[in-house]
Amino acid sequence: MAAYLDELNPDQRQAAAHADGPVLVIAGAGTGKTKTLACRVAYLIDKGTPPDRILLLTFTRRAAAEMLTRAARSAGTSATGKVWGGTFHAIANRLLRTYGRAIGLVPEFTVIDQADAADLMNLIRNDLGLAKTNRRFPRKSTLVAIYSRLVNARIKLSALLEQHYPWCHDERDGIKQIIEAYTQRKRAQQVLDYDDLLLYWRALLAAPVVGDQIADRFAHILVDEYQDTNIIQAEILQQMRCGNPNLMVVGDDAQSIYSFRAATVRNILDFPAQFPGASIVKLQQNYRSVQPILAASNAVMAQAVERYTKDLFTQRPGGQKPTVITCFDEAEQTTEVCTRILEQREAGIALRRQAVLFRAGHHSDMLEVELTRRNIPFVKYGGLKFVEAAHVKDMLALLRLLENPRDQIGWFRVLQLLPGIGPASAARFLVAMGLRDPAPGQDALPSDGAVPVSAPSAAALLARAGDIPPAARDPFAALRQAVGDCLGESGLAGGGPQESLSPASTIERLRRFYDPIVHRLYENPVVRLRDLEQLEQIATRYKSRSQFITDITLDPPSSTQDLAGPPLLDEDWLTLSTIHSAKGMEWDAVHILHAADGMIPSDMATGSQPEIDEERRLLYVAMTRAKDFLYFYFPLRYYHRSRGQTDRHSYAQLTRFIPSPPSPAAALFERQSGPQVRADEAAAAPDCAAPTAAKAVDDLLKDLLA
DNA sequence: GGCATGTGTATTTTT
DNA sequence: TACACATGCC
Repeated sequence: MAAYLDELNPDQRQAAAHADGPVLVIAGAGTGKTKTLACRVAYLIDKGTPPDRILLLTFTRRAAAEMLTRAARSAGTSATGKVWGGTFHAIANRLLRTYGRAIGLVPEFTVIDQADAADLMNLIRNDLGLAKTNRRFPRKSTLVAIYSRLVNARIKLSALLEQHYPWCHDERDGIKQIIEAYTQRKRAQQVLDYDDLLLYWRALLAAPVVGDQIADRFAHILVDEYQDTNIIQAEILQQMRCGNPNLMVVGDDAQSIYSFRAATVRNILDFPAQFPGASIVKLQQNYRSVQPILAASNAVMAQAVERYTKDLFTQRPGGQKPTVITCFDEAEQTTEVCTRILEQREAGIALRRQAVLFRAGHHSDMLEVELTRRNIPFVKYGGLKFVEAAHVKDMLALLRLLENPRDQIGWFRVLQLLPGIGPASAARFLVAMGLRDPAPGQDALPSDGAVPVSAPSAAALLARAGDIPPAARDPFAALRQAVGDCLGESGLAGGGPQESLSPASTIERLRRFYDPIVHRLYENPVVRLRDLEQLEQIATRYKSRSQFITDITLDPPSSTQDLAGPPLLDEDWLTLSTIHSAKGMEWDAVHILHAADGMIPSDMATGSQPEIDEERRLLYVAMTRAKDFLYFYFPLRYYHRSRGQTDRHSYAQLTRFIPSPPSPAAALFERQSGPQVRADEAAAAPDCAAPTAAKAVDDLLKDLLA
């Protein structure tokens, strides 16, 4: 037997060395799932499966990279580099670039993110005149959310609105119209949103010849985090394995935390029914956490209304109970967490082996300020992202246009950067460039599914844009020049195309064009320009412009660290992360902020029992990241933001998921208070007051009854 | 039609 | 707080 299989426990080995056929691996938190999957890949290659016939679908690119690195180490080969690894979306992109023509996609299609999708929705809403008439019409981001859930959950619009967006139900017709136009326009523009990547992959599989070709391409399919996949993804897997039974899915129903993305735990529960003949392997030995942490985590899950059976056990002896620290307010929470982090570092746990986790991106705002003040280095995952900043979006829109000149969302954004050009002029230009019919809402390119013929380049299109407002003339010329330079078309028309610039040089060239615009339009231009230098830095790793744009859209830099590049080896830094982004990670010490009702569970998610259960699983995920030490911080007071410096505040309750004293499970948690809370308690009415009062009442009664 | 200014508001999680 | 939307001036 191969040496790496010896390092696995019997269950893990059974999974890694499974023969053919479908397998469901139920892998509880910390049960060595990554290791098992990595060994599985190594095993398959050892047994003669060509690496490029293995498909490894993961939740993030980081997860795929880690597994393949580990597989390479186990198998002692670098051939794992040829394994197709990545997210569903990234793999869809890769397949569609190659085979997309079969279903009407040109290979230069561009991928838009949620914000771009929202902008397109907005354009359509205006074109259809739906923005004006109704005051309560859903916002653009809501429209995107509705559309996304509609296709990912495969649920009828009416039912969807009733269930999740009851206040939008009256606008059903308008929403329907917008979604139809949205679909049509994307197709005419050869633009795909995130959901389209999945929809088109599915469509590709249903296409006559190509479908079988793709399904036959892979001998083994492995899927990680299966509890967080949705119906479309399950359908894709069904079709991917026609004639090929070798599918392994790995997941944990107790860690399902993406229902807002239409993920459904049914996928994992129904797997045996959907894939007849499936074997089931359960990994239940936890190698991560000490017993008290595991016991507390299990207790949190035990209260779930709907729960699934699993018995996690650990052989890690000793360890201390998780500690709940009651704080006076958020400020005290901040100092308390800093204190404990530094204490732990003194005790030998480097910052790198500690993490601070929270429900929402902004929950760490105050902490970030304090860490900066104290010179404690950190990186933050999740929350607001680099690519959501206006200036980065501007630059990416420019890049997309070079790639796909039909992209109207890009044009609409870029044209309005020029002085004197607003929405109306931009729309006029689109007509002049032949991208859009004069009648509002109609795109000029075919939308019937036929593969469009090649479109003129962005530079050629700019040459067609009729009359230009005087104020915009020079900037417009500058844009033309910049675009021409990037495409290698700046020579006079008719001259053969020269080399187009590399991704990094392209950004460098566009930055020169963009520099005055940033100064004119935005605050702190210097900071923003520095961001674009960072973007250029990232681009140096790429040879292909298309690859760069797609990567940055599908896998945006999610932390400050990603932007700064690999840190120096001897550097030590703390991790801050949303709980969602902490999936699959582990640290020696974990600090959970805002363990208060209203934060976890979020006030936005207490409407129904399933929502509350998901919040509970979220807390469970956070807790099970910890190996040795786990701390909850619970601020008693939350101040309301209002004008003036009022100190109006309300009192919070400890999160309902942590058991309180009447329950025996409360004993699984240690309780402490911050200094201000202790001072308060000491200053409060002394304990003798109650007996004294009682005595007075008793005396009175005694007197009356006498 | 563009743009600056003012007012109101809603506020999670991510590919 | 930051963003979306309304208003009023050039």
